Amino acid sequence: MSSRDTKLDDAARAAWLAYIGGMKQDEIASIMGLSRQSVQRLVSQAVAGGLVKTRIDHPISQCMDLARDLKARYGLQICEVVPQLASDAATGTAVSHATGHLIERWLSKPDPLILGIGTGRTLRGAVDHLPHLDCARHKIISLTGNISPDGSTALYNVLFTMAEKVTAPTFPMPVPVISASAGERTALLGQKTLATHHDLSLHTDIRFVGIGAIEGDAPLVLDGFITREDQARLLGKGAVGEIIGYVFDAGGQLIDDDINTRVSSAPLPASPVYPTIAAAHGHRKRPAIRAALDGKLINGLITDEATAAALLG
Amino acid sequence: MSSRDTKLDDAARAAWLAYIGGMKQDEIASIMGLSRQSVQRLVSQAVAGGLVKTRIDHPISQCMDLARDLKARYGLQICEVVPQLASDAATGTAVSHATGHLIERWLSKPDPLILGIGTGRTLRGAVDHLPHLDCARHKIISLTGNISPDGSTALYNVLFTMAEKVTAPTFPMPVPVISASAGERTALLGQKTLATHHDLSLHTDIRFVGIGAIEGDAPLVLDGFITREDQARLLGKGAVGEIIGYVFDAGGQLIDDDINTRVSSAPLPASPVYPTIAAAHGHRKRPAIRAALDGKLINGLITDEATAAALLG
DNA sequence: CATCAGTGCGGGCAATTATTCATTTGAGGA
DNA sequence: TCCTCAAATGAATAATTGCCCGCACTGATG
Repeated sequence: MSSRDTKLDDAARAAWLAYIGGMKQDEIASIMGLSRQSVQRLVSQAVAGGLVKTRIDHPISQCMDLARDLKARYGLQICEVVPQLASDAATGTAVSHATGHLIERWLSKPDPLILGIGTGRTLRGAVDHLPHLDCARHKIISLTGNISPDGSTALYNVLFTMAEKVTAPTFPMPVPVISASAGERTALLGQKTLATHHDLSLHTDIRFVGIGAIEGDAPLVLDGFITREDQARLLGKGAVGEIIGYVFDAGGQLIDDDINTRVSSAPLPASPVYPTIAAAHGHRKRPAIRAALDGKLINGLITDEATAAALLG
Repeated sequence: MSSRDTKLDDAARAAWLAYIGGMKQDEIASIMGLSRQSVQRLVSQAVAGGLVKTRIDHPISQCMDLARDLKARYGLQICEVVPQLASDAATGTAVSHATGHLIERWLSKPDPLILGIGTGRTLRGAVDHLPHLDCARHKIISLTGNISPDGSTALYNVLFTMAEKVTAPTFPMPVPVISASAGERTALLGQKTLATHHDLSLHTDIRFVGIGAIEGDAPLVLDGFITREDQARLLGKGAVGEIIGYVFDAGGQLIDDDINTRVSSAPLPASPVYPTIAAAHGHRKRPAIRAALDGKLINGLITDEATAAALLG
């Protein structure tokens, strides 16, 4: 029986008394005939030696494991994983809920912020969960245009919904989500009334965006921003996803296509310094999310358990 | 999603961050957007709700579980269970080791003690593990006679071995372990020189004893204290074990037999107030140990894992 | 509309645990 | 035998956690 063994035995014994027995180090010391300090050392050695295994017996636990791993794998600043619920819809609600919470937390900060907000059903749901807040110190800007091709207000532009909840100066982009041509886009964005918006968009402190798939019933198609022909062409060029209208391939690189020159959204830099948080879930969006992560278009993610697991797998 | 659910979720989340993430409550508070106190409450709720499971990944852990259960089951003051080792002999050594440690701990106490010591191979091994100690303040008395039937010193009387290690007044019983008759026993114990011993034996602060089986190669037979005929008779009366020579049945009651009136040992009361600690292990001794526990002849036990498990099973 | 029990919150303090540091101890080597 | 060095020890101190208490808010009730 080597001395190291007896040492480990004692460490395990002390740890048992401390964690399982729920005793104070003083008590353990008197039982084991040691000083309190020695007991402290033993317990800490047991912990350091990996003898003490703790786990949290709750579904959340696995989510947090996934979040931690995603953070490490993709160098994320922020990551939240919500538990898988019965239905896909319920899970989506949970993602929205979590996103709402996170937005609320940022809006609750005392220092003035410029918050950029994208589009999408998930974000819209998130904003629905917001309470009414007085945030006059912050500025909230839309990262996308808010005009549909038919001239109506874009359905899933979230800024207006947000303005109903949050008392803060808001800055929409009164231009088409996707202009008819690159030239028109340039002209529209040159409007004087958009100068402030442009300045603010370059200095966002935090951005919340959605991620859209390109294949199938892509939001861009459903909402009439691009045609099925556009979609087919983009898919042919390897497009897998889009964020605030910018279409990217599986590597997270923007596709070289007409669409990306006509999008009126704020610039979408890779590896932004400020948090750019995507809220997205669902089987169909996985390639898009993975691409956005790989291309470092986002550095924060709120998603569901299954998606998180898939992204790590 | 009920409020209790979100509460538990948050509790689990906080507990995860605290235990798995290894974060301080302050950090968790800032991450979750709560006060430190709230985090403390959440963590404590998670613990109270049984969400936090801790285990010690070391063989000792199971031993301590068994010791705890034995204590509860038999109302023991002291219980120690040592891990099962490769061989039975090694396990015996471990039991002796543990017993030695415990004796040492008692001898290290500053207040004067009267320590009673029994016999047996296990105890002998325990004393072998003792370091040299200066214990002039204590008194150590033998609980059994030290004379073999052939007039020699009884082999496994532990007192003399102990005296070599420990500087303390020792009080042997210079009488046969088992006298020829009840009358002889009375006469011998009436010797004036034994008066001090007798007084001390009534006021022991702590006793260490062995437990012997009666069937098979019982120590009493091996050492020549009783004959095979005695053994057969005792077995016929339901004897299962002995402590310092007193023979008892499966219920821990002393057998009504000649032998128990001829034993010169100190009295062996049931339910003693002072700790009476038995060191015993091995498959063959189990019925004896169980009986001693049931009859409350002992209130402390040092044994091995397998024996402990069997006693609980 | 006032009242009131119930609940949760955060401040402040007490208890507990972790860390640092000077000193001692003990093993091994000259 | 003495010396050296590393490990271990316990006192002092810092950091962290746990707990009590008053206060504010909420929702039910008269």
